[in-house]
Amino acid sequence: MSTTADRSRRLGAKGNRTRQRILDAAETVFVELGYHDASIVKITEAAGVAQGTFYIYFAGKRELFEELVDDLNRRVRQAMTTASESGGSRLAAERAGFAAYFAFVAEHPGLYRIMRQAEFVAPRQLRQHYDRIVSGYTKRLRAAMDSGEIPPGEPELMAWALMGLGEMAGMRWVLWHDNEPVPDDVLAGTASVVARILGVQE
Amino acid sequence: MSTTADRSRRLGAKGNRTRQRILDAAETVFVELGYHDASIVKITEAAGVAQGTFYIYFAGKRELFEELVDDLNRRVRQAMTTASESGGSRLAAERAGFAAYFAFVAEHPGLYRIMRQAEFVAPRQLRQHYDRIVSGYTKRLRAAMDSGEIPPGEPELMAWALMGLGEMAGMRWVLWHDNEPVPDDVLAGTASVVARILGVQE
Amino acid sequence: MSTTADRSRRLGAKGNRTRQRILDAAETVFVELGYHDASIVKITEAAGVAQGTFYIYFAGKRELFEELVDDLNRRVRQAMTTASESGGSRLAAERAGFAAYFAFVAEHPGLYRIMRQAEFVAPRQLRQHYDRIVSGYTKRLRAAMDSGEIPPGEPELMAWALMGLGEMAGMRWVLWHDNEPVPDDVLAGTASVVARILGVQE
Amino acid sequence: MSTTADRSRRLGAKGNRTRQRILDAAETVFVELGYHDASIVKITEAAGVAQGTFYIYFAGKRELFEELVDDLNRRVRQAMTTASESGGSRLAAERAGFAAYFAFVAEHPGLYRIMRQAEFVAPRQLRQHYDRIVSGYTKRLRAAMDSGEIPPGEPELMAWALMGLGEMAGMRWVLWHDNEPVPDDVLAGTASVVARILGVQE
DNA sequence: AATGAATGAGAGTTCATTCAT
DNA sequence: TATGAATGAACTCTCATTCAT
Repeated sequence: MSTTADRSRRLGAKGNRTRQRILDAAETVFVELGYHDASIVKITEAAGVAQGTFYIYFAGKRELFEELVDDLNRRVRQAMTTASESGGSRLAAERAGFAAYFAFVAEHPGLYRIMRQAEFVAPRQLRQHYDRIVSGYTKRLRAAMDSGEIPPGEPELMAWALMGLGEMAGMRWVLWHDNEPVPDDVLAGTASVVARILGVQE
Repeated sequence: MSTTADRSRRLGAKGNRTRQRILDAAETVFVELGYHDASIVKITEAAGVAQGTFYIYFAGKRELFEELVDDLNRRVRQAMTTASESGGSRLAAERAGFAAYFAFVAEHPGLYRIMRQAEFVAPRQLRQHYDRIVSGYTKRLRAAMDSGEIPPGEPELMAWALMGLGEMAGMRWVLWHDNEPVPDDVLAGTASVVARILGVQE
Repeated sequence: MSTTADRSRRLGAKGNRTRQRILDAAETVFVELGYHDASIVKITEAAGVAQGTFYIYFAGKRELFEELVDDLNRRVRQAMTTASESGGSRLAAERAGFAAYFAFVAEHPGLYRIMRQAEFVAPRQLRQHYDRIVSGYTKRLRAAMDSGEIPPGEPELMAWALMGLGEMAGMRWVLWHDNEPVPDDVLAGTASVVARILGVQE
Repeated sequence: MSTTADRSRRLGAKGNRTRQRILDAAETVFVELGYHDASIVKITEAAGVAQGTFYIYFAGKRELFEELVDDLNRRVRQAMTTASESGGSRLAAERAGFAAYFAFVAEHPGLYRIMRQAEFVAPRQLRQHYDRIVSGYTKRLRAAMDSGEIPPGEPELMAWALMGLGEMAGMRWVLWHDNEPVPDDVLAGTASVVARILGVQE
């Protein structure tokens, strides 16, 4: 009963490659079929390795899933931070962050599907996912209030409102539309609502 | 391969009672364990009937789940409509609706858990759930714009923003807090963000 | 645990009608689905009665099936006897019997299907079915030999050969051809083989 | 949902041995109990493997059965061909074939029982079974007619008559007699009827 | 004479995981 | 490092049958 971390120590180059192959295959299969219908057989088949090989690199199905959730969280936050750090006003930055978020969702539509599964399968990781994104939002909003760039308000609730808007709009216009990018007018509408939540004029 | 509807026709009083017992037990078990870990055995045990009895009333596990999702949707919309029809300004009404929504979530915290499961298990019902709530919002927002009660805006995006705020705040303050009612200051904060989304002063 | 016979005593007119309705429905369902896929639910549904009603008239599924096999045997033998008693030479009579047999099979194609099922479900009845038909054949063949109408031979084996020819031709040209009547040239060919088995010139 | 063929590719020596063990056990159990009463539990118990092991090698119960039917067909045809190719007249060859057929049935009495089940379970395979044997007969009969060895006739119907005789005699004297070999006088009688069907003097 | 409700054993099948090689 | 083979518990669902009304 060793952990996934144990098993990943001291991997040679070949081992690392195999590990990554499994990880990639798993993302594909989880996204397509959901956590429960994604069997180890299917994942290892997709990765082109034997079933036994899986357990050399991962402690189990759940642990693999948890790692995947954490990965996604890291990637989405990086995309958003990069975009919103490009300078400009708080509003411009937040809008850029939103656009990056939508772009990320459009490119990795599985994000939602995977996150929704996490409710029961990896609740700790799910909570962390939201917590991290929201606390990033909150920190930036609070700073903008302090600097007078946006009017005072409830930064945490505003942050959750932004999070919720992203989730819903992503679901509505990306997931429900065969993963096409969000149309421009919706993007504009979203920007307008973001402005209202921030309490600034467009 | 008869449908659930087929099986529910011509039920006597006793049959209807049994059906309801199963339905209630199923809600409890689904909420606690999630769709996949909720087995028919556990559900029928909780209902106090034999396994075979289940299939007298339902076509299968999935169908039962779908019915449950539809049920929840009906109940939550009724709670919201009742609350927001109590008169007053659009903002007051919408706030009342939100309060009702939170109250409902606090009383039936399983709502979220069940809905999140639906992404893979009953996607049609899930979509309908959001669609119906959002189209209610949208209609009311549009009417309020027409009457000049709230400034013009993108009613549909505003509706999704409200939906997202409800989802996130419900998750954050109800689900993550052992289903306690939402604290007053959060309720106030929410109301403030709702006002901003509607574009009105508090 | 009373027998089917017990249950059929002292039936009123209404009861007899219900019994017959079930019997007819059962034949249809057995023929279509085979013994095992024909459930009591389907049979009673087809008969338009409740499940419980079935057990007023029959001791069980197997017993019902056995009765059906016996029924079929009675009917097919009656059809053959009637046809072959119409006078003429032994060959003419036997040919008439064959024609009657084919006609019966074409009209009741389920005969085969049901009989094949009987191998495991009602072996005694199946054996009786063949025994009775063959012993009829044998008796008539022996009489024809004694009277010098056909040359001497092994009556019992000839009888089984006739039986086998009927079975195979029925399967090949009736069952495998959507229950169309046997085409004339096949009928002629059969008659020719029958003549050979009997040892007479055509 | 992979096929049996899929699962049998790339089997090592050990795997092939296990597969054969299951196949053998299945034949025994099917023959004894019939298709429906032969459960996977009983088959795997008889084979001495776990239930899950079954599905490593076979796509399902039906597929296993179909393979068994095809196997039997192959074996019986090989036995017949070998025997009837030993030279001599057409009649002598056909008699040898019959003897081989009876011997095979006596040695593998399950043949019948399994074939009869196939009517509903694997109709395609059943039809192929008969078709192949009969078309072998037909071809040989036609050749014998062309060479003048046997008088002209309807080769296909004669073939079905031979098939039917084999089936019935096999059932009557092998199956109904605890699988004893066919007694000599019956064998002689059969040979006599075969001669008649072929249209030759004994 | 008839019914609707209930039963529970047993069916076929899947799957995460282990292990000898 | 990788594999193929094996496991067995758990799953959803079916069905002949019984029984109170």
